[in-house]
Amino acid sequence: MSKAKVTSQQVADLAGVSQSAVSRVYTLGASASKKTTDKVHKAAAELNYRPNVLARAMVSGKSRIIGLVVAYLENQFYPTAIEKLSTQLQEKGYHVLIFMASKTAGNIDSVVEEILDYQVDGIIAASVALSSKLADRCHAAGVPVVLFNRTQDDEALSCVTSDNFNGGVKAARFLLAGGHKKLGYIAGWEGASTQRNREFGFIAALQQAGVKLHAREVGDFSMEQASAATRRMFANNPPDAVFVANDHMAFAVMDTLRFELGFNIPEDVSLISYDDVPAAAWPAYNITTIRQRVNQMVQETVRILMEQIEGNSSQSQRISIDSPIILRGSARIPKGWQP
Amino acid sequence: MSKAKVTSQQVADLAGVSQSAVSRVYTLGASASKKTTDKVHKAAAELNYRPNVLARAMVSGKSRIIGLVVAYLENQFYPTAIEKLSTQLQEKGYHVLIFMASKTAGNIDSVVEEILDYQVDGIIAASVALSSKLADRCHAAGVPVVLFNRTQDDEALSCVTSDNFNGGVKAARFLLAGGHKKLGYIAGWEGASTQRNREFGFIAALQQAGVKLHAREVGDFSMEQASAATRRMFANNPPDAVFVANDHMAFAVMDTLRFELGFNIPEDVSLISYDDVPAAAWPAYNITTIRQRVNQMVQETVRILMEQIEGNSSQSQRISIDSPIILRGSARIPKGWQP
DNA sequence: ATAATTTTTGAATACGTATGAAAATAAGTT
DNA sequence: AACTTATTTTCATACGTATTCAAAAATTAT
Repeated sequence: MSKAKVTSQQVADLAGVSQSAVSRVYTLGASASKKTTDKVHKAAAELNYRPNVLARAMVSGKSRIIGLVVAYLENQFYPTAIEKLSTQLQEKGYHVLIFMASKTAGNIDSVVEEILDYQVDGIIAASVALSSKLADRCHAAGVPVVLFNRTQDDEALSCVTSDNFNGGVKAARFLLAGGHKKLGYIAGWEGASTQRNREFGFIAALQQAGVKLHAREVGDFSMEQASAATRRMFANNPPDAVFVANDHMAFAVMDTLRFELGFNIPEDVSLISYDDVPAAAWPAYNITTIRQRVNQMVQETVRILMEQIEGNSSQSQRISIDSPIILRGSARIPKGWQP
Repeated sequence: MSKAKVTSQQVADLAGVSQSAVSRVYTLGASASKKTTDKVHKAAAELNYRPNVLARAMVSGKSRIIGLVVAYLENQFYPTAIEKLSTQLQEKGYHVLIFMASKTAGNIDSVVEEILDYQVDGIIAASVALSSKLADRCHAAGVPVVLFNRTQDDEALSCVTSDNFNGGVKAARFLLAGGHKKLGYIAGWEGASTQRNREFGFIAALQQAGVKLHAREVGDFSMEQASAATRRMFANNPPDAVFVANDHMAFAVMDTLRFELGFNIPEDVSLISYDDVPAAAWPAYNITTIRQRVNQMVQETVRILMEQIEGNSSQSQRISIDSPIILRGSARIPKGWQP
């Protein structure tokens, strides 16, 4: 176990220059003559030198690390988002330090404290809420926070979501246009803003049409709970259409309807959900769903972070991205449907 | 943007002790009297002090960061593994810095260089191979590397995999016992050791039974390619059973067989695959598959890393974990089947 | 050729913590 | 009380880099 750490000093010695010269060569926007730059590069290559990011972070105060808190990795939406987030941040010279948070709100605080210990330049909280105490703490430390796929009242926090309310509206209008009369809703975890806004939009559109919700059950964003919710909802007087708060639960709902309760989709019951994760398009499910534009969400998240980190703008932003409906086979398509 | 960094010196001043006293209070196994410990804790609480992990890393040489390289996040196997890896490492006071590698081997080297820049204490390479040059570099830097779900000849690298060869053997025996005569194989990316070993095992068991492979196509671990492979394989003289190198491709194979080519599973063709990701158990697929014991794989990976980091044992290890067959509905079950 | 200006360089210092050596205090022995 | 031993505390330094300031070198202007 040879710990052969090569330092800028060693490179400097070999190149016959000072340590600061070496540092300058590796610091963007610092002046160094072509001659010394060459000498340094040559010596560095010979010794396999690479700057120590941690030491650099100490003096510059910038770690180029972004902390990412995440909870629901079984839901395909998040791996997809993480991949894109990580890739885009990598391109900008940042890297992602992952922190798993159990769904229980309690320990999220301690997780965020740990993140701060690493002197991260920013935090992305995906699908989790921050206590206002911790939000203050981040603010005090000058660490920008972006909520990904969640909103929160705290004005100091930026957030990036779909336009979940209008997504809910679209789902309702689509099902109503399809001639459905008895509409059911399977809710996600009720603490989640995404869940609430999708439901609000759905209900608002129903009300506007003079229809009231036929049935409602809670699936908590879990497949098991969604299955149980489905059984309860379809035991008596089943709906002829159901809106499920996300795709992840919709897989369980469809499976339960088809293989356990013997319903045909979309003949007996139409199903529509939210997210458009890759598996929603797989022929076995082929779900009509409201798409979250992950690419745009990621892009906005990265943009906000970069602005706050590099531009020192501490102005928080609240981004809401349009969510189009993706027509597939799980819900009857209204005749002559125009979005 | 107030950058209120609280340092150990400030805590020391408030508590009326020296900076080193504060440091000792937060350093496991350092001596400090109860009196000063109390004073320091009180002052620290008042100022919201938490030790700076980066500064600590500088002097101790231990960053408590583990670099994780990963490529295939669409395949549910990896998010599952990442979640467990991250959680277990968190419990031990380590955290995971994520690096996305495109599948192309070329840039993996540069990714690993970036990882080393962060002075990580260890590296987990999930589903990617390291060039021997880079492996040497890690070794020289004293950074232990564990390959997760891949093997490589390099003796200096530890690796944790399933017993893929025997998994392949089990798949073959099971299909043969089911009375299948024409066996097909849909391969993953041929550069992957897991792919190769699964195939070797499968073929070896066939040979032992005096049967030769009826058809073979390459799916490259991608759903699109797997669909294409399926079309080619079933165009003429289709097999009556097919072994797919992983679940992720198997979803596409099943969908193509059922919805595009009109085959019934398992009546017309039996299908078996590898991994047992959560979706393999979903009723719409209900795939008979060889399970990778993710929990054990993760546990071994973490154990090896900890031994090498904390025990300073530079002894590399090669772990191969038994892979049981999970019976479901996608393949005919032989009468009176005993594993 | 000399002065004025710009560019490049090196010495010194700071970032926040851990730690070995030395000094100070406490505890135990005779 | 005097001395030995054990414990705790402080001092000083190191980790590897970026950066300020002043000095030196190179360039341009006169």
